[in-house]
Amino acid sequence: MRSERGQRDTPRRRDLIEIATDLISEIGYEQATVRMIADRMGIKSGSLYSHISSKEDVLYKIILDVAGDFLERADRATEGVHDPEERLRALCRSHLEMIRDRRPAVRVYFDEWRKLGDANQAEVIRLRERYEDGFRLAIADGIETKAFDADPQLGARVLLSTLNWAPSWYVADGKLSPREVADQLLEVILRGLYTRG
Amino acid sequence: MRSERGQRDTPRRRDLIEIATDLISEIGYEQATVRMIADRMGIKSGSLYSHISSKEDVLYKIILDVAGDFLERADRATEGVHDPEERLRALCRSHLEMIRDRRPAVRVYFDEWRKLGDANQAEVIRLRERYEDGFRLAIADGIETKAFDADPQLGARVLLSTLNWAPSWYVADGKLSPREVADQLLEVILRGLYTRG
DNA sequence: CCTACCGATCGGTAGG
DNA sequence: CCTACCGATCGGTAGG
Repeated sequence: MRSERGQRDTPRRRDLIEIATDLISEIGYEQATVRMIADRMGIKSGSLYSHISSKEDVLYKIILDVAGDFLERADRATEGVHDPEERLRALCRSHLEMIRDRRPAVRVYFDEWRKLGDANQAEVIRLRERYEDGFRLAIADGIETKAFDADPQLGARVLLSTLNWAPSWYVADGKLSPREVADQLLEVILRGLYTRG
Repeated sequence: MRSERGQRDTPRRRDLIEIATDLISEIGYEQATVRMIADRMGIKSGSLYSHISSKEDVLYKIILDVAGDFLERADRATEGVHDPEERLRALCRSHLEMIRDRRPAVRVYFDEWRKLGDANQAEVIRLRERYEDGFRLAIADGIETKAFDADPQLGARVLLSTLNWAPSWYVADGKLSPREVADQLLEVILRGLYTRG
């Protein structure tokens, strides 16, 4: 039993999280050992534990933070936007902006959330459900007030699948902005949701 | 250096692969130890190595087999089908049938292919590219001969993302057959690809 | 933040 | 297919 500072948010702890995020996104959670993280920080592995309480705590912190950021940005992007189609557009843009801005953390989130313990995993799932509900609600809304015609579950499934898979195909290389990609994507998907003719 | 039978296809080796597939799909590749696999076979861990040459060989065998099955089934399903829309329909059905018939192996394929060594990984990527090209070609074909209007890359991206994400949402619970789900999915996506009106 | 270490467990091998 | 091990490495701790 040592100092309990492992839980507080210090600059050095933030360094650690950032370094761990990059490393885990590169080689995976199990392959990323505490010794490698310590090496990149220029300290010994035992010294890590004055900043963290366990390896899983690092993973949890990374994932919780990025899942929360997805939600916050989505809330901010849709604030005051009431048209369902415009809400979807804002949500898609925000999602792609997250991938552009925080790619390594987003990869860790999508690739490694299953490795969390049951309790932590449940909390992460809760956050993801809340996030995805924003999309589902906008689509359901569009079916009521606009000319959307598809099964709302099906439409949400197509859109969310494409976005969840986006880290595999969206490279923010400067050629296409999140805005442009989101608009192109929605052009196809929304057209599919509208009643024909 | 012992017997080289580890590479041949014996009934006992098939047992091993099947048991490993289930275990890895349940808890992940690193968490699935050779001792657990041996336990489920009712033998000691050292004895595994008369059937296999390494743990990665097991993973490679699983993934190569399922990736090949995706391709074979796709070829069979589209044999003699020339209409692009019908080809897409056949490909989607075939894909969902794979998930229904071989869910654990499919999960291992999608979740764990990154853990293969570079050479094995390259071979798997080659197979996946060939598989996805079938979809891309059908969509490009549809743009030439039918009324598809979208960017072919974008259309393929939406369709393939939805299918690649399908292990997360498609539960073959008997309520909806692969055929029905594929048709519903394509109704939305194809409508999105057609020129409006 | 370091030294020095722990118990556990890993994939894999030798020799039968 | 088993016994009996191996060297390596893991996450984590005690005590300073």
